[in-house]
Amino acid sequence: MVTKVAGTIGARNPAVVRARVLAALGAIIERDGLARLGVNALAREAGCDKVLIYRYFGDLDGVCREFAQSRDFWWTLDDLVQGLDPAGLSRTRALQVLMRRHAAAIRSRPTTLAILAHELTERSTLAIALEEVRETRTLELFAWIGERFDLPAAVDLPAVSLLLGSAVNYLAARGRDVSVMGGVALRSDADWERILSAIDALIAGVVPPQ
Amino acid sequence: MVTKVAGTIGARNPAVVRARVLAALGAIIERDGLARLGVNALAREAGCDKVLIYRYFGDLDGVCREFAQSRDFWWTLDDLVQGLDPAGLSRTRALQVLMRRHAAAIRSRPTTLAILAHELTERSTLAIALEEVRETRTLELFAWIGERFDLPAAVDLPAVSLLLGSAVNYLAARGRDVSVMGGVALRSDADWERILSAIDALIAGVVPPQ
DNA sequence: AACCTTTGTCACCATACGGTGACATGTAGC
DNA sequence: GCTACATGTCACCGTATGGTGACAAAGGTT
Repeated sequence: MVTKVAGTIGARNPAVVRARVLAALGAIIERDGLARLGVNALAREAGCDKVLIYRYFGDLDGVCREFAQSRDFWWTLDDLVQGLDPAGLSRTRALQVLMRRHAAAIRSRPTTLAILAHELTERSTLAIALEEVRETRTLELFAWIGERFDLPAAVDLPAVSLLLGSAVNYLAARGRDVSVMGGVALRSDADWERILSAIDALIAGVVPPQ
Repeated sequence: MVTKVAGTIGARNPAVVRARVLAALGAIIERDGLARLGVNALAREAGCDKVLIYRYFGDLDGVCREFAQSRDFWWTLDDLVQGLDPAGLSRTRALQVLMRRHAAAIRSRPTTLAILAHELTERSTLAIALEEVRETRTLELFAWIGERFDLPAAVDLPAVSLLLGSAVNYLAARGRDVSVMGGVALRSDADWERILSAIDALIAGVVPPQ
């Protein structure tokens, strides 16, 4: 009897520990990046013994898999097209709005930005999860656009989207720790307005209002 | 006398060892990426004792500094504008050609691609070196363009360049280990022609021939 | 009460890392 | 010849990592 020495954090409740581990994973990714993620660091952050991680999740990859399922790394189609009336918008304006919403959605997800940054270096579990959701959502969006607007055959929509989307992803990830690039600031929303305006112009140039 | 046991690689020639270390650094970066770079790995790759690295370069960072000076991570202005006749080209075509040359120059430099990928994660010595040369060369190029073409005031050239350049950098880095993205292939030069054509169209849309 | 399972803790292993001190070896100057 | 120095080799330290086995406490079941 007696003792009850150690300050058990989970108080014999595995669900609490699991939740803490998952939360800690997010915290580490956002603060230090995926490169500094490890079982030891994760256990430290979660305030639990690393043995529990192995017991509950198998290994670090198991934690990542579960983490990926518990979060939405990407916008949904509804996020992007919500309240958007195809009849009241020119196709040009519609594409511009979609691109702006994409940028806003990405920039507001620090975890996603960290994964985007890391996937250029290593093909981790989280990178693969992000890749999958991104591909499916992108296809959904393309389908949605294709059903509502007809685009000039001359414009290669996938290629243009890939280009502008890549630029947004790259600059959003880069803007986390660099404030200015090529004479263009990346930090504040006001800075981003300049970039988004340029995107507007590029879209307007390549797909004129019908 | 006698013995001459160990297979001394540098044969008492520090210059040889130094050169081998620098070459090994490039090899590791291109093959494994900056994340897997370390003193031990570097010594292994160079086939020398790691003590020599500390003696000759101070530390790993010293090797990187010297490596950065010994290589050109970026195009020079001359690389890009060589043989380009401002009088014979529309401003549209000129910008398109410059962008294509930029892409070709980046894609042909595996070390640069590895650093570009890594700088999203960590601000390493090599990333800083790359950043500096990139900024200065970009300014040079902007000046060159400004002296020879007049651009519509409506178009924000820095922002547009940043956007398209970022996309090219991102896709080039990404194309190293992923073959298709958003339905667009990234591997071969033929795949890239599709991307470059889209860039042509975007440029043509935003800055019409004078 | 006695038992069994779950939960949490601790000690330990092998490995790799960055970094340093001590020593053997060859070469140049005198 | 001898000394002095630059060069190369090896052994070692402290620390961190991923991973595992053994054990103490708490509950529930019978």
